[in-house]
Amino acid sequence: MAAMGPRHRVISDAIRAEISHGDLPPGAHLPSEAELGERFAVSRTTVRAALMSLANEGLIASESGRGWFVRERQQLVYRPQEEFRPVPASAEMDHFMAARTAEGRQPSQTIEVAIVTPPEPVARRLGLQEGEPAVVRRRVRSLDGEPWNTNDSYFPLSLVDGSEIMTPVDIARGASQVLAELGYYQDRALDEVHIRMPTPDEMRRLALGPGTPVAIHVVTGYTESGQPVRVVVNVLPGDRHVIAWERQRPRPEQG
Amino acid sequence: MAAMGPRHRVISDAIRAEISHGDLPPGAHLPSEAELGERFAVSRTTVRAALMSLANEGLIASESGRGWFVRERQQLVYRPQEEFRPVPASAEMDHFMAARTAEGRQPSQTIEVAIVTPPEPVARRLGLQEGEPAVVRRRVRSLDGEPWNTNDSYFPLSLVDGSEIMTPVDIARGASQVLAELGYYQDRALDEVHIRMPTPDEMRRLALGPGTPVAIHVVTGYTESGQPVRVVVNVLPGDRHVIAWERQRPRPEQG
DNA sequence: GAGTGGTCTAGACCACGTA
DNA sequence: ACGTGGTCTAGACCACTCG
Repeated sequence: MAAMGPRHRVISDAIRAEISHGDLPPGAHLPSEAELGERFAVSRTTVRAALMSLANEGLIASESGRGWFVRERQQLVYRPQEEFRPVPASAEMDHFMAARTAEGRQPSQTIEVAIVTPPEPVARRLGLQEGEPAVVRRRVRSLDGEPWNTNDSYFPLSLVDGSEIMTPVDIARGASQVLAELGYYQDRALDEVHIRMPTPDEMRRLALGPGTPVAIHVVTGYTESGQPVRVVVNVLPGDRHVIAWERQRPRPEQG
Repeated sequence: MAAMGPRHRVISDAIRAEISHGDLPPGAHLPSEAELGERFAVSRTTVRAALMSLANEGLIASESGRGWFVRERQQLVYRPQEEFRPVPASAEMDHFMAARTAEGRQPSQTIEVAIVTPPEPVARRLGLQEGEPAVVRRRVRSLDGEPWNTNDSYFPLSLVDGSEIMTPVDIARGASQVLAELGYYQDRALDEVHIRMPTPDEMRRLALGPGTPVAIHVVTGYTESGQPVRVVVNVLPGDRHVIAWERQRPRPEQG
């Protein structure tokens, strides 16, 4: 016999096993809390502790009045390098939009422009003084009407004031191109990916269920002289994205 | 007045605000559940619902018999490209170990070699037949005695049988070098990063608290002819890693 | 209206850490 | 011994969904 531990643990282990063995496939309706209480001879509170635990692992989710369901995850490939190209693939859409359309999905986005005091991590990356303003272009990208990820681009206000970047519409030739025309060509970039649970704000904005972590992909763009000119913050729900890239022929003499 | 919602929500919002404002700094001891129950005039069950919610966001953690504490997160930079270099930085340590030592930390690792039927995603990437065996070199890397991440390298048994790869000790010149000597030079690689909550197994192996998501960094190495020769699965706890890389001078004429 | 999950209570017993 | 969190119970009322 294996060590049993607390009863809610026994229950969640049993259900998790049913899920991973495929007895409860994605989308399946779980037995009701009352029924599970009878099956395992425990109170409803204990059943709920087990279900909550599985929900926080991202395996199941509840719909009020309907029951508990095994989650289905549908992941799209996210290619970091596509998020930083000087020229977008088409005049009307950026790479995200173009790539998703090619996959037969119906992409859409909302764009919102604001002048803000950026959050501290962004201000630090942009080299802004305390309280110095920045322009943020906030986008929520959706697929078939469901929010998919967010993309917030920050620019120092002093660099882009009055330019096309401050208009809340899609910039056909790309924000990088506008920056270049203003004399700030992005020569290199630093990419960072942070992994954490979403804030309540992010959960609302992206309609995330419990147990859904996010990747925060932060790109800081610099000119050749080393001046930071742009910070892009992408929030990628883990159940909807796989980050992927390719590497060629590593050369031993390097590094 | 803002909409209040359920009481456990009000409590978790209040504590979350105290944490983000710095009134409860990292490491701080929260009031006891009983005390919070008095302060908010609710039962202990409701207090616990609020605390559990914060724990699942990764903000706080409990220590049995001691209380609840605000989590401290210490992140190290993880550079994906370092995980796939033909020659390690030194004879005794791989890149992870060398980089961490340079930072003044005390790295250590356990190595375990086994012949297994790999999990389906690994078998698929290696192009193995159903049930075909592979060699796995399992490593747990620790820093100052705490488990930090895991690194499991899978090789088709048919390629590496009898070679140095099957010895459970550090390979001074690197597994890539051994593969090359066997006639399988890794010419290119596909990198993937998946974001999800850890399995119970991973939680044990890495001593993870609740609300700690992981990044799964999977590297599939190919020879010039396109034959997959290695799959590396890195499990990176989100509270301990930032994935970072740099990009140079994107060229418009490309792709 | 019947069934589902969402919230909340009051109380109990246990295991653990600290003094 | 005492205070802490961990587990569990039995029961209640509510909001939501569906037939």
